[in-house]
Amino acid sequence: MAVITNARAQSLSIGEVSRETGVNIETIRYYERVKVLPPPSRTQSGRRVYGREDKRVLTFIRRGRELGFTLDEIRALLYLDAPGKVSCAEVKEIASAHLASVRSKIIDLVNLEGVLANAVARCTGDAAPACPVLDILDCR
Amino acid sequence: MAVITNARAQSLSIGEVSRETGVNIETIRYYERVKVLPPPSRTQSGRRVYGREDKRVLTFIRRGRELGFTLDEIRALLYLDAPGKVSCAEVKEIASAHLASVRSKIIDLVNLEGVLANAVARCTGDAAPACPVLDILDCR
DNA sequence: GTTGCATCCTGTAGTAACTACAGGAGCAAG
DNA sequence: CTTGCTCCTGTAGTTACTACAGGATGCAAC
Repeated sequence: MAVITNARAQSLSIGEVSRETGVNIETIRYYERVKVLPPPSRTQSGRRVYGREDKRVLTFIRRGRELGFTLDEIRALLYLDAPGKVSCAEVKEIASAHLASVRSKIIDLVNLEGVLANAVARCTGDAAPACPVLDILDCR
Repeated sequence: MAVITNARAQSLSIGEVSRETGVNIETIRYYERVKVLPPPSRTQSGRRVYGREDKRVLTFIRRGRELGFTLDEIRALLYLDAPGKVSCAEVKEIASAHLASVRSKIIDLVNLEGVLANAVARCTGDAAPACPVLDILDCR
């Protein structure tokens, strides 16, 4: 019965899904182990078989990681999305918190960049008695 | 002979040097284990005793970490500084490489911030059928 | 039908830079 | 002499992977 549907629901080996999603094979197995990716079905000999939905989830995870979400956050996002469509407000909360932490990281890095750029600019590259780069690190 | 000098070279317990440098006790022992901080002298009962120079090095490490240098980079900086004052050019090289990586991290984060801020702004917080936050993560 | 290679499996250990115990000993004050 | 603080070593946990080791399977060519 479900034969035609099954035929359309492409089945991929771990190597194939890895190539198609850009997620490393070892990483896919790791995601399964830490329960961010549900365990796929298996062939009789025990090889993993992935379908369309697995690929979608894996791509979701990859995008999330690229955007700097932790696996915990991604898990939360996935499970919010899954059972009964919990609430968009919760999604917004996770994303807002993440946005705030990104912004504070940017501020830190920009400060840091100023300090470093200044020291490097003042550095002659000669063996001067006082190196400006070492100076900013040194206790004062 | 060196009695007067020793008297001036204050000796601190690990707890004291921790308080004065702001580096956690466990972290100090860790730095010793991974050879970024030289092993200090000990009391007869085996407790670590730190001097003025140790404190200076520890502060250097802390500043370096705050500025995002890795322990490997800091070790290099310390050893460049130490044996025969190698060359300021090498210091400049390490710092410049680090500056470049800081700049590229800033660019990544600013991009990310734009994407996230946009999604969060478009999110109503209601249980909408299509959540803009989940959409940017989802495969398209 | 077997040889050979690619791919897959599990399980463990390594990475960076710590942090957090467990279990024991030293030390100073009351 | 007991209480409580600090210290000691050594090991294991954290995050998000990556890298094996050692073995099984699948498939194609000869």
